[in-house]
Amino acid sequence: MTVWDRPEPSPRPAPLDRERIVAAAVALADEGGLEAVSLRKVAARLGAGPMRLYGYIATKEELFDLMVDEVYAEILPEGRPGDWREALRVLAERTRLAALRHEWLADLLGGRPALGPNALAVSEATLAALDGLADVDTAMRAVETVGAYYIGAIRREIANLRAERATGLSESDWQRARGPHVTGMLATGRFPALAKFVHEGTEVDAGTSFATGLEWILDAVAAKLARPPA
Amino acid sequence: MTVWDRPEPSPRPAPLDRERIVAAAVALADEGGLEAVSLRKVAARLGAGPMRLYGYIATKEELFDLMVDEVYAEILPEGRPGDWREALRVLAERTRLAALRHEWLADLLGGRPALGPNALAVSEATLAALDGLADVDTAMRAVETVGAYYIGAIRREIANLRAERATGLSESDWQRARGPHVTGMLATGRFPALAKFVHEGTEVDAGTSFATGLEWILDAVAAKLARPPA
DNA sequence: CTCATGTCGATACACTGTATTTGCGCAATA
DNA sequence: TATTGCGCAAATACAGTGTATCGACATGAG
Repeated sequence: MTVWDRPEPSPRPAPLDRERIVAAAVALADEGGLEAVSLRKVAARLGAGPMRLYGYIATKEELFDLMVDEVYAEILPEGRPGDWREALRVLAERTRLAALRHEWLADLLGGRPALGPNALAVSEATLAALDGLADVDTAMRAVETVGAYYIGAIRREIANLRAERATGLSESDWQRARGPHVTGMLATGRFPALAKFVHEGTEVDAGTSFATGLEWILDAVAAKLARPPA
Repeated sequence: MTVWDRPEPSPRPAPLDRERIVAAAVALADEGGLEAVSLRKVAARLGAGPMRLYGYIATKEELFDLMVDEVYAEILPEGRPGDWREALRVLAERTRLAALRHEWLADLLGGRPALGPNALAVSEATLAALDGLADVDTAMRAVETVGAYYIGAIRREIANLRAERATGLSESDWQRARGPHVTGMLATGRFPALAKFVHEGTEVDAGTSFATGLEWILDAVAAKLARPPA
């Protein structure tokens, strides 16, 4: 070996901290989904060996937790909300938009308790908007109910989106989007009610359907907040 | 080799069909969670080589879909429901109970469209209970809203359950269950509203909290069904 | 009896998360 | 200055994964 083909004077191990690791993992997941995130690839993107990461994270699960909390930073609203209803609505909508930017979030949402600093900040802001409006238990139930709704709704929306993408970008028409298998099932006549809904139902875009269900639930919450439980 | 140490006269490859494969996979998942399901282990439990499975399923994802549909068979209610409200409530509760029996279901619920025969039968039964009560779009929104709720709620319940199990079976008290990390965060005073809710909130068991939120949502649905949209 | 066929099992490959061992540069000491 | 120890980065190792490919064998047809 001569001086010419000698490797770079020194790979000079880049400093590397949790933030950079998480950022690399998020980038990888944004590009190729959660399954594209491997410790080797994350490390490679930072010019390091895989084992290097274990100085900053204990396990891959922990990395996922950190990724989720990173996104919670995007979810946290910047200004004070007008009232509790707007606070809950904005929380739901911002979470949805974050999931559309980072589809892998749908795979993780609700999968384990979100206890990172940003997630806690989001909880804090949300609960603050409900403070004093009702007893704590009712308020807690309100937050949890709305949260359950938008997590489920977001998961389904992303799942449908992927399914449509997989079955050749066909329009959101159920029948041909879901492939001939379901069409055949419906044609058997064993699912008359389902068939009726599929045929007579109007196509609505995911965003308004999300918002509509959300308003229903906010109405329900409003009713309970107005009239505290016995 | 003599006649003595010859292997069993013939391993006689067991017939093997989708049902047996799915049953083995479900058993494995019930025992050790989804991550304990590997094609090798499923095949081993059936006395076959891993590659044998590919004659019946195309991919591991498909096996997961079949597992989910298998559980939908348990979810399908046996009798006709009294009314739409009972139908939706029973659907939600039965799904929850199924997830408590098969915790791995929480990891899969909402992750991809459920289109197996049993899932379709459940949809059929549910939609049939709503038939004629409102225009199809409102009814569809009702089913989807309730579905989003219970999927999200079930996911969170199972996630909390696992977290409690992991942090040494401590009681459901937030503070010590969540470990000292969160306790420390709350002590910083940066999350006053959150701290207040944690301290003043009453402990309610998961089942009633699920049911309460569900009733709220059913109330909301009732209001919309009574008064079809403009 | 020979040959074709189709199915089952073994092998192979690329990859995963993580434990363990190795090597090297720097700091402090003699 | 020479040496020793130490801490950290890297390499290697391991047990496992999903799945493609290939080889053998058993069975049915001519």
